[in-house]
Amino acid sequence: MSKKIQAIRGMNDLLPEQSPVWQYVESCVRALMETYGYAEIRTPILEQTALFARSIGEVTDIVEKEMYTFNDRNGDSLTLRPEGTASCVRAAMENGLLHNQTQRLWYQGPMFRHERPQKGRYRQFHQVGVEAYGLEGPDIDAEVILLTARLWRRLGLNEHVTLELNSLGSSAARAAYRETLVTYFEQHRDVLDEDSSRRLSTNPMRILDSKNPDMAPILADAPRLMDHLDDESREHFEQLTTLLDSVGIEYRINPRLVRGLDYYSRTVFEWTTDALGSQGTVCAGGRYDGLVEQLGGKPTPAVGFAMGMERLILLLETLDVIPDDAQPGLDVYIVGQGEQIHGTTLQLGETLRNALPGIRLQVHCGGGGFRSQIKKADRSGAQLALLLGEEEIANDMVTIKFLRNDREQVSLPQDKLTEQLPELLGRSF
RNA sequence: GUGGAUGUAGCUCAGUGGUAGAGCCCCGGAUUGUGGCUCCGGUGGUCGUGGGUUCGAUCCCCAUCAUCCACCCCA
Repeated sequence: MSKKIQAIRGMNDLLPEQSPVWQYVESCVRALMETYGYAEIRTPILEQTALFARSIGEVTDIVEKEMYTFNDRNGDSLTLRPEGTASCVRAAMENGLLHNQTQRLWYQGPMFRHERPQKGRYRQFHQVGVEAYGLEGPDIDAEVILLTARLWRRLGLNEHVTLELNSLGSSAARAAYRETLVTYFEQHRDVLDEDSSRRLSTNPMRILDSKNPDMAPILADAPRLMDHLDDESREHFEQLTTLLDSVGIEYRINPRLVRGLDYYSRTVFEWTTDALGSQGTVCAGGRYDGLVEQLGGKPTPAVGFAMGMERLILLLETLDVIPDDAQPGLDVYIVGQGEQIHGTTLQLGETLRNALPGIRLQVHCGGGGFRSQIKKADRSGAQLALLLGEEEIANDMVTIKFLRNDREQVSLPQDKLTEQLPELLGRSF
């Protein structure tokens, strides 16, 4: 048994090498949300356990065996959020955001599920989500789908993800269909595999999702959800597909698409890819018109989605579509050596940052010879090295060495530096 | 929770029943003030952990932990 202290299983450190990619995606997301006028909401990572039990569903895997739940010091049962929607609804209700008004919100942050880690699935993972409240028409469904589609375009993923669409109907229609389905499968109990038999009592609609080829014949003849929709849901769905057609969004209607969380109703959708192995769902969402009421609020229509950051970034890396400028890099690296150097390099660094606030500059620390300092300047990725040695200091000069081309190094007076640097670097500050 | 694979240097990996090696990285030197290319040298390992077999285990056996992949489930 190892005594080494290490990270919790399935909870990863995000290392310096990785953070630029995350920041790139995060900034794309933020800009996108602003484009559509969605406002960010931030909620606590911990909630009362009952919030998730009531919203996600008591008998779902998430609630039954995947939540990080523990007792607070006063005995309250608390849970690390396994998803964002429940917290969002709670916060919106609690702060009066749903009182007689509509809301378009987004959130971003870590979620926690105690699952076995694998590719694209971790115990602490990060989601970006959108929630729109108070709008019942299919136009808002179309809008959130358009929003995701625009993100794929901006990230360069649009050729690599496909939209799957379905409707679960109203909760009443869904419940009725569920009964029909259970009856059907009970008549064929002998051909159900182990997983499906278990689902019959937990989540019968999931049986339709079975990957077991032996199940294909019985699934093909199963009653179809689409044939059991209530009229309103059918109309809603037809309008949605018409809207998507009119704005040029391609989709595939997948009658077997079922969402895992109990609160979904009517529209459900998923963006999937085949480039990520078995965890191919990058983004998923739909309507949950009954959720607000279920959590004690007034009946409020709602639609939203969540996407997995790890999966998104994995996909970007797999497809090699991360732009080079996602890496920040350095403009200038200041090197200094000699008896008289003292604080000169640090001073010069501050002077330049004062004059050129956007400059990306690092001052060499830790001493060493010119040779090793310049080697570090090179490896820092900086465009220029500024050299301050005894000669330069004696004459108030500085030597500029070009690290990325063969241009001859030049020396100039230190007080000319701030006016020369923008030109030498080919950018303004 | 179930199944399979894998744990040797910071990283990628060789290797053998007689207590370990390469490449990359890092540091120093060739160049006492000049990076990239080259050459030379150096730092760095409880061979995941614990137990068993053995004269002797990094290697064989068992357990355990971790990682990866798949199932389940989900973003």
